[in-house]
Amino acid sequence: MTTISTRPIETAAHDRLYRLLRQQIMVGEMLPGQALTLRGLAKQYGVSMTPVRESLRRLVAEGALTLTASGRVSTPELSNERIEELATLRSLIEPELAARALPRAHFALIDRLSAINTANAEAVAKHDAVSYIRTNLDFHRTLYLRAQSPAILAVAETVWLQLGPTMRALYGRVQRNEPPRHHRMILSALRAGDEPALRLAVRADVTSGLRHLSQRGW
Amino acid sequence: MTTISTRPIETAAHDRLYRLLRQQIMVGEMLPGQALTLRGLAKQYGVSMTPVRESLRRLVAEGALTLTASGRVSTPELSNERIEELATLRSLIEPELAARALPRAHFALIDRLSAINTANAEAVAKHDAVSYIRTNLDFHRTLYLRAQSPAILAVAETVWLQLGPTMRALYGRVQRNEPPRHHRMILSALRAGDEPALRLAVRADVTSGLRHLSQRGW
DNA sequence: TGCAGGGATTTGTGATCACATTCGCGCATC
DNA sequence: GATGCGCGAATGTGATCACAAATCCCTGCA
Repeated sequence: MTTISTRPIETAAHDRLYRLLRQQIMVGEMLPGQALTLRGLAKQYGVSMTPVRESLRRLVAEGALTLTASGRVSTPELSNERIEELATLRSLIEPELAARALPRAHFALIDRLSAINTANAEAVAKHDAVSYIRTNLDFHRTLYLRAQSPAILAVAETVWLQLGPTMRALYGRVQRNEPPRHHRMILSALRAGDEPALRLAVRADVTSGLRHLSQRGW
Repeated sequence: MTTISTRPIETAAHDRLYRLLRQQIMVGEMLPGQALTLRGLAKQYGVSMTPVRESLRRLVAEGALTLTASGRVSTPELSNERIEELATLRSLIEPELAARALPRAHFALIDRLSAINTANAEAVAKHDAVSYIRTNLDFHRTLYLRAQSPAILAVAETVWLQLGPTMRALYGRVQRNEPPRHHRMILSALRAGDEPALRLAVRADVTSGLRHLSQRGW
Protein backbone atom coordinates (compact mmCIF):
# COMPACT_ATOMS: atom_id res chain seq x y z
CA MET A 1 0.00 0.00 0.00
CA THR A 2 1.35 3.40 -0.80
CA THR A 3 1.34 6.31 1.56
CA ILE A 4 -1.93 5.80 3.34
CA SER A 5 -1.57 8.08 6.26
CA THR A 6 -4.36 9.00 8.63
CA ARG A 7 -6.22 11.64 6.70
CA PRO A 8 -9.12 13.52 8.10
CA ILE A 9 -9.18 15.27 4.73
CA GLU A 10 -12.41 14.76 2.91
CA THR A 11 -11.67 14.40 -0.76
CA ALA A 12 -14.08 14.63 -3.64
CA ALA A 13 -15.81 11.46 -4.75
CA HIS A 14 -14.34 11.48 -8.22
CA ASP A 15 -10.86 11.88 -6.80
CA ARG A 16 -11.28 9.02 -4.36
CA LEU A 17 -12.54 6.76 -7.10
CA TYR A 18 -9.71 7.87 -9.36
CA ARG A 19 -7.09 6.96 -6.79
CA LEU A 20 -8.71 3.65 -6.05
CA LEU A 21 -8.89 2.58 -9.68
CA ARG A 22 -5.44 3.92 -10.41
CA GLN A 23 -3.96 1.87 -7.63
CA GLN A 24 -5.77 -1.25 -8.78
CA ILE A 25 -4.60 -0.78 -12.33
CA MET A 26 -1.00 0.03 -11.47
CA VAL A 27 -0.40 -3.02 -9.32
CA GLY A 28 -2.07 -5.30 -11.80
CA GLU A 29 -5.31 -6.12 -10.04
CA MET A 30 -7.08 -5.78 -13.35
CA LEU A 31 -6.42 -7.98 -16.31
CA PRO A 32 -5.90 -6.59 -19.81
CA GLY A 33 -9.10 -6.20 -21.78
CA GLN A 34 -11.39 -5.90 -18.79
CA ALA A 35 -14.37 -3.64 -19.51
CA LEU A 36 -15.58 -0.90 -17.19
CA THR A 37 -19.00 0.70 -17.41
CA LEU A 38 -20.16 3.98 -15.96
CA ARG A 39 -23.31 2.65 -14.38
CA GLY A 40 -21.59 -0.49 -13.19
CA LEU A 41 -18.89 1.38 -11.30
CA ALA A 42 -21.42 3.93 -10.08
CA LYS A 43 -23.54 1.25 -8.50
CA GLN A 44 -20.52 -0.64 -7.21
CA TYR A 45 -19.16 2.37 -5.35
CA GLY A 46 -22.44 4.02 -4.46
CA VAL A 47 -22.04 7.22 -6.42
CA SER A 48 -23.71 8.66 -9.47
CA MET A 49 -22.40 8.50 -13.00
CA THR A 50 -20.84 11.93 -12.86
CA PRO A 51 -17.84 11.25 -10.62
CA VAL A 52 -17.32 7.90 -12.32
CA ARG A 53 -17.17 9.59 -15.67
CA GLU A 54 -14.61 12.06 -14.43
CA SER A 55 -12.29 9.50 -12.94
CA LEU A 56 -12.47 7.28 -15.99
CA ARG A 57 -11.82 10.23 -18.23
CA ARG A 58 -8.77 11.07 -16.21
CA LEU A 59 -7.44 7.55 -16.31
CA VAL A 60 -7.96 7.43 -20.05
CA ALA A 61 -6.05 10.68 -20.38
CA GLU A 62 -3.15 9.12 -18.51
CA GLY A 63 -3.16 6.06 -20.71
CA ALA A 64 -4.22 3.78 -17.89
CA LEU A 65 -7.39 2.85 -19.73
CA THR A 66 -8.34 2.81 -23.37
CA LEU A 67 -11.39 4.16 -25.07
CA THR A 68 -13.09 2.27 -27.89
CA ALA A 69 -14.57 4.15 -30.82
CA SER A 70 -18.00 3.92 -29.26
CA GLY A 71 -16.84 5.37 -25.97
CA ARG A 72 -16.49 2.22 -23.96
CA VAL A 73 -13.55 2.12 -21.61
CA SER A 74 -11.50 -0.93 -20.83
CA THR A 75 -8.12 -1.81 -19.48
CA PRO A 76 -5.63 -1.83 -22.34
CA GLU A 77 -4.23 -4.81 -24.21
CA LEU A 78 -0.83 -3.55 -25.25
CA SER A 79 0.86 -4.52 -28.46
CA ASN A 80 4.46 -5.69 -28.44
CA GLU A 81 5.56 -2.44 -30.02
CA ARG A 82 3.83 -0.37 -27.40
CA ILE A 83 5.38 -2.39 -24.59
CA GLU A 84 8.78 -1.87 -26.15
CA GLU A 85 8.17 1.87 -26.28
CA LEU A 86 7.12 2.00 -22.67
CA ALA A 87 10.18 0.02 -21.65
CA THR A 88 12.32 2.46 -23.58
CA LEU A 89 10.70 5.34 -21.73
CA ARG A 90 11.46 3.66 -18.44
CA SER A 91 15.07 3.14 -19.46
CA LEU A 92 15.37 6.79 -20.42
CA ILE A 93 13.67 8.33 -17.42
CA GLU A 94 14.41 6.16 -14.42
CA PRO A 95 18.21 6.24 -14.55
CA GLU A 96 17.93 10.02 -14.47
CA LEU A 97 15.69 9.90 -11.42
CA ALA A 98 18.04 7.50 -9.69
CA ALA A 99 21.02 9.71 -10.46
CA ARG A 100 19.22 12.71 -9.03
CA ALA A 101 18.34 10.78 -5.89
CA LEU A 102 21.88 9.51 -5.39
CA PRO A 103 23.35 12.55 -3.59
CA ARG A 104 20.47 12.44 -1.14
CA ALA A 105 20.42 8.69 -0.56
CA HIS A 106 21.50 8.21 3.05
CA PHE A 107 21.54 5.13 5.23
CA ALA A 108 17.96 5.41 6.34
CA LEU A 109 16.77 5.38 2.75
CA ILE A 110 18.92 2.43 1.81
CA ASP A 111 17.60 0.54 4.81
CA ARG A 112 14.06 1.21 3.76
CA LEU A 113 14.84 0.04 0.26
CA SER A 114 16.32 -3.15 1.66
CA ALA A 115 13.18 -3.74 3.68
CA ILE A 116 11.00 -3.26 0.63
CA ASN A 117 13.27 -5.66 -1.18
CA THR A 118 12.69 -8.28 1.48
CA ALA A 119 8.94 -7.89 1.14
CA ASN A 120 9.41 -8.26 -2.56
CA ALA A 121 11.26 -11.53 -2.10
CA GLU A 122 8.43 -12.78 0.08
CA ALA A 123 5.95 -11.96 -2.66
CA VAL A 124 8.06 -13.99 -5.06
CA ALA A 125 8.09 -16.91 -2.65
CA LYS A 126 4.31 -16.78 -2.36
CA HIS A 127 3.82 -16.43 -6.11
CA ASP A 128 1.78 -13.32 -5.38
CA ALA A 129 1.91 -11.29 -8.57
CA VAL A 130 0.11 -8.24 -7.21
CA SER A 131 2.34 -8.01 -4.16
CA TYR A 132 5.35 -8.50 -6.34
CA ILE A 133 4.42 -5.63 -8.60
CA ARG A 134 3.46 -3.40 -5.71
CA THR A 135 6.69 -3.88 -3.78
CA ASN A 136 8.69 -3.58 -6.95
CA LEU A 137 7.13 -0.23 -7.76
CA ASP A 138 7.47 0.85 -4.15
CA PHE A 139 11.17 0.15 -4.36
CA HIS A 140 11.55 2.40 -7.35
CA ARG A 141 9.22 5.11 -6.10
CA THR A 142 10.87 5.28 -2.70
CA LEU A 143 14.21 5.82 -4.35
CA TYR A 144 12.97 8.31 -6.91
CA LEU A 145 11.11 10.40 -4.36
CA ARG A 146 14.53 11.45 -3.14
CA ALA A 147 15.21 12.99 -6.52
CA GLN A 148 12.90 15.86 -5.61
CA SER A 149 11.75 15.94 -9.22
CA PRO A 150 7.98 15.62 -9.14
CA ALA A 151 7.39 16.31 -12.82
CA ILE A 152 9.76 13.60 -13.96
CA LEU A 153 8.46 11.17 -11.37
CA ALA A 154 4.92 11.83 -12.56
CA VAL A 155 5.86 10.79 -16.06
CA ALA A 156 7.49 7.63 -14.75
CA GLU A 157 4.36 6.76 -12.78
CA THR A 158 2.24 7.30 -15.85
CA VAL A 159 4.36 4.77 -17.68
CA TRP A 160 3.99 2.29 -14.83
CA LEU A 161 0.28 2.83 -14.95
CA GLN A 162 0.13 1.99 -18.63
CA LEU A 163 2.13 -1.16 -18.04
CA GLY A 164 0.09 -2.29 -15.03
CA PRO A 165 -2.36 -4.79 -16.49
CA THR A 166 0.29 -6.15 -18.83
CA MET A 167 2.79 -6.60 -16.02
CA ARG A 168 0.26 -8.65 -14.18
CA ALA A 169 -0.33 -10.87 -17.16
CA LEU A 170 3.42 -11.11 -17.65
CA TYR A 171 4.59 -11.78 -14.12
CA GLY A 172 1.67 -14.10 -13.63
CA ARG A 173 3.18 -16.48 -16.10
CA VAL A 174 6.86 -15.85 -15.45
CA GLN A 175 6.68 -17.29 -11.98
CA ARG A 176 10.38 -17.80 -11.85
CA ASN A 177 12.24 -17.60 -8.58
CA GLU A 178 13.53 -14.22 -9.59
CA PRO A 179 14.50 -12.49 -6.42
CA PRO A 180 15.12 -8.94 -7.52
CA ARG A 181 18.58 -9.50 -8.86
CA HIS A 182 19.16 -5.98 -10.15
CA HIS A 183 17.83 -4.43 -6.98
CA ARG A 184 20.94 -5.61 -5.18
CA MET A 185 23.07 -3.94 -7.80
CA ILE A 186 21.12 -0.75 -7.31
CA LEU A 187 21.65 -0.89 -3.57
CA SER A 188 25.38 -1.41 -3.82
CA ALA A 189 25.74 1.38 -6.34
CA LEU A 190 23.86 3.61 -3.94
CA ARG A 191 26.14 2.65 -1.07
CA ALA A 192 29.21 3.23 -3.21
CA GLY A 193 27.91 6.54 -4.50
CA ASP A 194 28.70 5.32 -7.99
CA GLU A 195 26.43 7.14 -10.41
CA PRO A 196 27.39 5.37 -13.66
CA ALA A 197 26.92 1.98 -12.00
CA LEU A 198 23.60 3.15 -10.58
CA ARG A 199 22.34 4.26 -13.99
CA LEU A 200 23.35 0.96 -15.51
CA ALA A 201 21.75 -1.07 -12.74
CA VAL A 202 18.48 0.81 -12.99
CA ARG A 203 18.42 0.48 -16.74
CA ALA A 204 19.10 -3.25 -16.48
CA ASP A 205 16.38 -3.69 -13.87
CA VAL A 206 13.86 -1.78 -15.90
CA THR A 207 14.48 -3.60 -19.15
CA SER A 208 14.75 -7.07 -17.66
CA GLY A 209 10.99 -7.41 -17.56
CA LEU A 210 10.77 -6.61 -21.21
CA ARG A 211 13.33 -9.25 -22.01
CA HIS A 212 11.12 -12.02 -20.65
CA LEU A 213 8.34 -10.67 -22.72
CA SER A 214 9.92 -10.55 -26.14
CA GLN A 215 11.48 -13.97 -25.64
CA ARG A 216 8.02 -15.40 -25.42
CA GLY A 217 6.89 -13.88 -28.64
CA TRP A 218 3.58 -12.37 -27.67
CA MET B 1 -2.22 24.20 -37.68
CA THR B 2 -1.62 20.51 -37.24
CA THR B 3 -2.94 17.78 -39.47
CA ILE B 4 -6.31 19.15 -40.43
CA SER B 5 -7.47 16.78 -43.07
CA THR B 6 -10.94 16.76 -44.54
CA ARG B 7 -12.94 15.06 -41.87
CA PRO B 8 -16.60 14.26 -42.15
CA ILE B 9 -16.18 12.62 -38.78
CA GLU B 10 -18.46 14.03 -36.16
CA THR B 11 -16.67 14.05 -32.86
CA ALA B 12 -18.13 14.42 -29.40
CA ALA B 13 -18.45 17.91 -27.97
CA HIS B 14 -16.09 17.31 -25.07
CA ASP B 15 -13.48 15.99 -27.44
CA ARG B 16 -13.75 18.95 -29.78
CA LEU B 17 -13.41 21.36 -26.89
CA TYR B 18 -10.49 19.37 -25.53
CA ARG B 19 -8.62 19.58 -28.80
CA LEU B 20 -9.34 23.26 -29.17
CA LEU B 21 -8.12 24.15 -25.71
CA ARG B 22 -5.15 21.85 -25.99
CA GLN B 23 -4.04 23.50 -29.18
CA GLN B 24 -4.44 26.95 -27.69
CA ILE B 25 -2.45 26.00 -24.63
CA MET B 26 0.33 24.23 -26.49
CA VAL B 27 1.09 27.06 -28.86
CA GLY B 28 0.99 29.61 -26.11
CA GLU B 29 -2.25 31.42 -26.86
CA MET B 30 -2.94 31.46 -23.14
CA LEU B 31 -0.81 33.23 -20.63
CA PRO B 32 0.31 31.60 -17.38
CA GLY B 33 -2.11 32.05 -14.52
CA GLN B 34 -5.17 32.58 -16.67
CA ALA B 35 -8.33 31.27 -14.99
CA LEU B 36 -10.91 29.09 -16.71
CA THR B 37 -14.43 28.56 -15.41
CA LEU B 38 -16.89 25.85 -16.29
CA ARG B 39 -19.81 28.14 -16.92
CA GLY B 40 -17.67 30.68 -18.72
CA LEU B 41 -16.34 28.17 -21.24
CA ALA B 42 -19.75 26.55 -21.54
CA LYS B 43 -21.36 29.81 -22.53
CA GLN B 44 -18.45 30.78 -24.75
CA TYR B 45 -18.66 27.59 -26.79
CA GLY B 46 -22.38 27.02 -26.59
CA VAL B 47 -22.36 23.76 -24.69
CA SER B 48 -23.39 22.73 -21.20
CA MET B 49 -21.10 22.36 -18.26
CA THR B 50 -20.73 18.62 -18.69
CA PRO B 51 -18.48 18.48 -21.74
CA VAL B 52 -16.51 21.44 -20.43
CA ARG B 53 -15.87 19.66 -17.21
CA GLU B 54 -14.64 16.58 -19.03
CA SER B 55 -12.23 18.42 -21.26
CA LEU B 56 -10.82 20.45 -18.40
CA ARG B 57 -10.44 17.32 -16.32
CA ARG B 58 -8.52 15.72 -19.13
CA LEU B 59 -6.26 18.69 -19.59
CA VAL B 60 -5.56 18.80 -15.88
CA ALA B 61 -4.69 15.12 -15.98
CA GLU B 62 -2.17 15.84 -18.71
CA GLY B 63 -0.61 18.66 -16.75
CA ALA B 64 -1.76 21.28 -19.25
CA LEU B 65 -3.82 23.01 -16.58
CA THR B 66 -3.57 23.16 -12.83
CA LEU B 67 -6.23 22.69 -10.22
CA THR B 68 -6.36 24.84 -7.12
CA ALA B 69 -7.35 23.32 -3.80
CA SER B 70 -10.87 24.63 -4.25
CA GLY B 71 -11.24 23.07 -7.65
CA ARG B 72 -10.62 26.13 -9.79
CA VAL B 73 -8.78 25.51 -13.03
CA SER B 74 -6.15 27.78 -14.44
CA THR B 75 -3.22 27.68 -16.79
CA PRO B 76 -0.07 26.85 -14.83
CA GLU B 77 2.62 29.21 -13.61
CA LEU B 78 5.64 26.97 -13.57
CA SER B 79 8.44 27.26 -11.07
CA ASN B 80 12.02 27.32 -12.22
CA GLU B 81 12.57 23.83 -10.90
CA ARG B 82 9.60 22.48 -12.79
CA ILE B 83 10.75 24.09 -16.01
CA GLU B 84 14.15 22.54 -15.54
CA GLU B 85 12.55 19.13 -15.06
CA LEU B 86 10.48 19.48 -18.18
CA ALA B 87 13.53 20.54 -20.15
CA THR B 88 15.34 17.49 -18.86
CA LEU B 89 12.48 15.30 -19.99
CA ARG B 90 12.67 16.82 -23.44
CA SER B 91 16.41 16.24 -23.57
CA LEU B 92 15.91 12.61 -22.58
CA ILE B 93 13.02 11.77 -24.86
CA GLU B 94 13.41 13.76 -28.03
CA PRO B 95 16.88 12.58 -29.06
CA GLU B 96 15.50 9.06 -28.87
CA LEU B 97 12.58 9.97 -31.11
CA ALA B 98 14.90 11.65 -33.58
CA ALA B 99 17.20 8.65 -33.64
CA ARG B 100 14.26 6.36 -34.32
CA ALA B 101 13.09 8.59 -37.13
CA LEU B 102 16.52 8.80 -38.75
CA PRO B 103 16.43 5.56 -40.75
CA ARG B 104 13.09 6.60 -42.22
CA ALA B 105 13.96 10.22 -42.95
CA HIS B 106 14.00 10.54 -46.71
CA PHE B 107 14.28 13.57 -48.97
CA ALA B 108 10.60 14.39 -48.92
CA LEU B 109 10.60 14.61 -45.15
CA ILE B 110 13.70 16.76 -45.03
CA ASP B 111 12.14 19.09 -47.58
CA ARG B 112 9.04 19.43 -45.47
CA LEU B 113 11.15 20.15 -42.43
CA SER B 114 12.99 22.84 -44.36
CA ALA B 115 9.69 24.42 -45.38
CA ILE B 116 8.50 24.45 -41.78
CA ASN B 117 11.81 26.00 -40.86
CA THR B 118 11.23 28.79 -43.34
CA ALA B 119 7.81 29.49 -41.88
CA ASN B 120 9.46 29.54 -38.49
CA ALA B 121 11.96 32.16 -39.64
CA GLU B 122 9.07 34.28 -40.92
CA ALA B 123 7.42 34.08 -37.54
CA VAL B 124 10.65 35.31 -35.98
CA ALA B 125 10.78 38.21 -38.43
CA LYS B 126 7.22 39.17 -37.55
CA HIS B 127 7.81 38.82 -33.82
CA ASP B 128 4.82 36.46 -33.76
CA ALA B 129 5.34 34.34 -30.67
CA VAL B 130 2.41 32.00 -31.26
CA SER B 131 3.45 31.27 -34.85
CA TYR B 132 6.99 30.78 -33.69
CA ILE B 133 5.99 28.19 -31.12
CA ARG B 134 3.60 26.48 -33.49
CA THR B 135 6.09 26.09 -36.31
CA ASN B 136 8.79 25.08 -33.87
CA LEU B 137 6.64 22.28 -32.49
CA ASP B 138 5.54 21.32 -35.98
CA PHE B 139 9.17 20.91 -36.93
CA HIS B 140 9.78 18.51 -34.08
CA ARG B 141 6.50 16.65 -34.45
CA THR B 142 6.93 16.17 -38.18
CA LEU B 143 10.31 14.61 -37.58
CA TYR B 144 9.22 12.47 -34.66
CA LEU B 145 6.16 11.12 -36.43
CA ARG B 146 8.59 9.18 -38.57
CA ALA B 147 9.79 7.36 -35.49
CA GLN B 148 6.58 5.32 -35.52
CA SER B 149 6.59 5.42 -31.74
CA PRO B 150 3.24 6.82 -30.70
CA ALA B 151 3.61 6.15 -26.99
CA ILE B 152 6.90 8.02 -26.74
CA LEU B 153 5.63 10.84 -28.92
CA ALA B 154 2.59 11.18 -26.70
CA VAL B 155 4.81 11.73 -23.69
CA ALA B 156 6.80 14.34 -25.57
CA GLU B 157 3.62 16.17 -26.55
CA THR B 158 2.46 16.13 -22.95
CA VAL B 159 5.67 17.86 -21.97
CA TRP B 160 5.18 20.46 -24.69
CA LEU B 161 1.70 21.02 -23.43
CA GLN B 162 2.92 21.69 -19.93
CA LEU B 163 5.47 24.15 -21.24
CA GLY B 164 3.03 25.96 -23.54
CA PRO B 165 1.99 29.00 -21.52
CA THR B 166 5.49 29.43 -20.16
CA MET B 167 7.04 29.26 -23.61
CA ARG B 168 4.76 32.03 -24.70
CA ALA B 169 5.79 34.19 -21.79
CA LEU B 170 9.40 33.31 -22.46
CA TYR B 171 9.59 33.79 -26.21
CA GLY B 172 7.45 36.85 -25.92
CA ARG B 173 10.25 38.58 -24.12
CA VAL B 174 13.23 36.98 -25.81
CA GLN B 175 12.40 38.57 -29.13
CA ARG B 176 15.87 37.96 -30.41
CA ASN B 177 16.52 37.37 -34.07
CA GLU B 178 17.06 33.74 -33.35
CA PRO B 179 16.48 31.95 -36.59
CA PRO B 180 16.35 28.33 -35.53
CA ARG B 181 20.05 27.79 -35.32
CA HIS B 182 19.96 24.21 -34.12
CA HIS B 183 17.34 23.25 -36.64
CA ARG B 184 19.95 23.56 -39.36
CA MET B 185 22.20 21.23 -37.42
CA ILE B 186 19.36 18.76 -37.14
CA LEU B 187 18.75 18.90 -40.88
CA SER B 188 22.37 18.32 -41.79
CA ALA B 189 22.65 15.44 -39.36
CA LEU B 190 19.57 13.95 -41.00
CA ARG B 191 21.05 14.33 -44.45
CA ALA B 192 24.32 12.79 -43.32
CA GLY B 193 22.57 9.95 -41.54
CA ASP B 194 24.71 10.72 -38.52
CA GLU B 195 22.84 9.52 -35.46
CA PRO B 196 25.21 10.80 -32.74
CA ALA B 197 25.25 14.25 -34.32
CA LEU B 198 21.48 14.16 -34.61
CA ARG B 199 21.05 13.30 -30.95
CA LEU B 200 23.37 16.11 -29.95
CA ALA B 201 21.67 18.63 -32.20
CA VAL B 202 18.22 17.77 -30.89
CA ARG B 203 19.40 17.94 -27.32
CA ALA B 204 21.00 21.31 -27.94
CA ASP B 205 17.89 22.64 -29.61
CA VAL B 206 15.65 21.46 -26.83
CA THR B 207 17.73 22.86 -24.00
CA SER B 208 18.52 26.17 -25.66
CA GLY B 209 15.17 27.58 -24.66
CA LEU B 210 15.84 26.73 -21.07
CA ARG B 211 19.17 28.47 -21.19
CA HIS B 212 17.55 31.80 -21.95
CA LEU B 213 15.25 31.21 -19.08
CA SER B 214 17.68 30.48 -16.30
CA GLN B 215 19.93 33.34 -17.40
CA ARG B 216 17.12 35.68 -16.62
CA GLY B 217 16.64 34.34 -13.15
CA TRP B 218 12.94 33.91 -13.02
C1' DT C 1 -25.23 -26.47 -37.98
C1' DG C 2 -24.21 -21.95 -39.17
C1' DC C 3 -25.60 -17.28 -39.97
C1' DA C 4 -28.24 -13.19 -40.66
C1' DG C 5 -32.04 -10.14 -38.81
C1' DG C 6 -34.42 -7.60 -35.30
C1' DG C 7 -35.92 -6.03 -31.05
C1' DA C 8 -34.90 -5.28 -26.16
C1' DT C 9 -31.36 -3.82 -23.23
C1' DT C 10 -27.27 -1.63 -22.10
C1' DT C 11 -24.31 2.21 -22.51
C1' DG C 12 -22.20 6.82 -23.29
C1' DT C 13 -23.40 11.83 -23.94
C1' DG C 14 -25.05 16.10 -22.86
C1' DA C 15 -28.30 19.12 -20.28
C1' DT C 16 -30.15 20.80 -16.14
C1' DC C 17 -30.73 21.42 -11.29
C1' DA C 18 -29.85 21.80 -6.14
C1' DC C 19 -26.43 22.52 -2.84
C1' DA C 20 -22.30 23.74 -0.36
C1' DT C 21 -18.21 26.22 -0.65
C1' DT C 22 -15.41 29.86 -2.06
C1' DC C 23 -14.35 34.24 -3.78
C1' DG C 24 -14.70 39.20 -4.18
C1' DC C 25 -15.90 43.52 -2.77
C1' DG C 26 -17.78 47.13 -0.11
C1' DC C 27 -18.67 48.83 4.46
C1' DA C 28 -17.98 49.71 9.09
C1' DT C 29 -14.83 50.03 12.79
C1' DC C 30 -10.64 51.19 15.00
C1' DG D 1 -5.98 55.35 6.28
C1' DA D 2 -5.72 50.47 7.15
C1' DT D 3 -7.88 46.23 8.47
C1' DG D 4 -11.25 42.89 9.52
C1' DC D 5 -16.15 41.46 8.73
C1' DG D 6 -20.05 39.95 6.25
C1' DC D 7 -23.06 39.38 2.50
C1' DG D 8 -24.09 38.54 -2.32
C1' DA D 9 -22.39 36.59 -6.52
C1' DA D 10 -19.88 33.07 -8.73
C1' DT D 11 -18.13 28.44 -8.91
C1' DG D 12 -17.31 23.38 -8.54
C1' DT D 13 -19.68 18.94 -7.33
C1' DG D 14 -22.77 15.43 -7.69
C1' DA D 15 -27.42 13.61 -9.02
C1' DT D 16 -30.84 12.77 -12.35
C1' DC D 17 -32.99 12.59 -16.78
C1' DA D 18 -33.79 12.29 -21.91
C1' DC D 19 -31.88 10.65 -26.00
C1' DA D 20 -29.29 8.26 -29.49
C1' DA D 21 -26.23 4.75 -30.57
C1' DA D 22 -24.14 0.48 -29.83
C1' DT D 23 -24.41 -4.12 -28.14
C1' DC D 24 -26.27 -8.43 -27.11
C1' DC D 25 -29.09 -12.21 -27.51
C1' DC D 26 -32.61 -14.84 -29.40
C1' DT D 27 -35.20 -16.32 -33.15
C1' DG D 28 -35.92 -17.89 -37.73
C1' DC D 29 -34.12 -19.25 -42.09
C1' DA D 30 -30.93 -21.47 -45.25
